[in-house]
Amino acid sequence: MPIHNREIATKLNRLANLLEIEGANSFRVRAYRKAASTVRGYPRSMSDMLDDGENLSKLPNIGDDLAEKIQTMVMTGELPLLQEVEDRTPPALSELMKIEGLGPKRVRKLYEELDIQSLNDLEEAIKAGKVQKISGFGNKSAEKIKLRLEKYSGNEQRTRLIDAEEIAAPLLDYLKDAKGIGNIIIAGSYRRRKETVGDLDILITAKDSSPVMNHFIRYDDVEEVVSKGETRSTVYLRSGMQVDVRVVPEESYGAAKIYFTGSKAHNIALRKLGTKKGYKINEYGVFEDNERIAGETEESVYECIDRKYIEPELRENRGELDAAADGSLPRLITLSDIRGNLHTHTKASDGHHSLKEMAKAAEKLGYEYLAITEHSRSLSIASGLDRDQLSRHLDEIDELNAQLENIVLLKSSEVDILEDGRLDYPDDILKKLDFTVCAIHQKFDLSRKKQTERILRAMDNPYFHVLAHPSGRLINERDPYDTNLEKILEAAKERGCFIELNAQPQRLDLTDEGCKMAKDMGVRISIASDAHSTSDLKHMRCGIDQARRGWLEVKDVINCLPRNQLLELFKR
DNA sequence: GCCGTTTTCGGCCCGACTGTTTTCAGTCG
Repeated sequence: MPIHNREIATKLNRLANLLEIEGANSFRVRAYRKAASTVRGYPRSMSDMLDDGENLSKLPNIGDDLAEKIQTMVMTGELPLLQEVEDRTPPALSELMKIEGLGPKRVRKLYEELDIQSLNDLEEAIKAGKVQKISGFGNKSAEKIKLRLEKYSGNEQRTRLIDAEEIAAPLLDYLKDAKGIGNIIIAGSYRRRKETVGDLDILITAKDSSPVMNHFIRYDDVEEVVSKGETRSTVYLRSGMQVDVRVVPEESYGAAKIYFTGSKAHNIALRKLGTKKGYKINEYGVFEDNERIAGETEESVYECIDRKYIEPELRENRGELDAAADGSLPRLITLSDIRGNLHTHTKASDGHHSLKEMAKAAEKLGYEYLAITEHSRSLSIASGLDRDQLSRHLDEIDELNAQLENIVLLKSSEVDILEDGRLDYPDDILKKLDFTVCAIHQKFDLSRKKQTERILRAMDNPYFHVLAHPSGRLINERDPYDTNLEKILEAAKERGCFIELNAQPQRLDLTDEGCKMAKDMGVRISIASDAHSTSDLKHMRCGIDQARRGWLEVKDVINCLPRNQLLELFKR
């Protein structure tokens, strides 16, 4: 069973935590964390790369030493240095660091002075009044830790972007009523449109910050005020969401937007470029010899380091700073570039609205075409259509098309890919369709090799066109099934197939990195809402967010094409 | 431990807030 990138990353992070508690060189600790982050976000699996004979030390933040450690993990599943460290430092201390307010120094102190090795030990010690007696801790610290312990569940998750939007919207409205407020924007990963967000970073400009901060902490939904200062305040909302509000003067708005939008990796790279030119870049502006030379707008900051403006979605230090230097930044796709939707359901299978209702709703969005993709016969749980039902369904589409003026319904099906890689309908049925959207809905637990081969075999069928939700993951609910994405993309390129970016906010599958990988390999994408109701059609915008993070442009997305050109693509 | 258009050695982001101090360490983002 090959080890996953996320397991490698988890081990490296745990090692970093324990070494930090032991007081190891902080830059070495940081190096392990940076490497963990590289591995976690990398679209190809370390295991596959080693199989292909590639040198891992080419990856950013991974040198000879870590390349070797990763190779050992891939081959044996173990990291010897981690085991060594765990022999002398209790492994659970790593978890104690997850409690807010506890960093390496304090965890070490708790261990050395009170022999606290676990969350349980810590709880007992606080109850017994021992913690507040250690120097450096006091009653307030003990109280805070106690509160955090009560709320800590161990499986804290980031919030899906669409859920974060629901939390953010009323708060933003409320904050706008604060006295003397200038600009207001939600920065952070929310502005970068990342699929999940950890907290909300709200940036505000105002001459006087006090009224803004006082207004903020009086928000109805605030459960706890963590800190409150002149430029920064932090609260927890009842939903558990952490919200940071930062107030800066008007002239620093651009620099602060960059700073608080991140990502961290983008900012560090950007500041390094500044340093090289003799500037200091921080949240207040760009400084040359303590004189502010830019910062009012984001453009002015990028200009100082000879870069064009970079869209927030691209700010992940994945090559955007180089692209902004040589003029090769992508012109990112927008919602209005979309001409149709290639994956939708109606009442005929597991959708909630009729053909006509879906067609009218899509027409209202200005689409030229809408593909109806009911489930195929094996998926009885979603009322999949048998061959006669599908046949009648196609007739209905023909009849409705004769009445529709501004939109055309495309005849399709979300065809199951069976365990052996066959498609769920015979060819004589498939050929009646304009194109197919093929997907895996069962047998998620096949080995990586078998799952990949299953998909490749399916692609051999000349009626295979689009691979829908290619990993099957549901954010925060279900892990992706195990496949070799690179091999799938290679096969898609060879055979003239396409990959779906499923725009359902809990799917968003492909990932952003996956989109970029597909683009770089020359495989085009269908961004489709997989709508099961008329209102689901608007989830297209979630797919656009993800696509922009994956550097996609109009030319990379097949449903930006007019209908006749699109249908040409499906002639394999 | 990583990295390099000043460097193969010597850097590695840095400002804000809190609590416990009595001038600052620890933590966080």
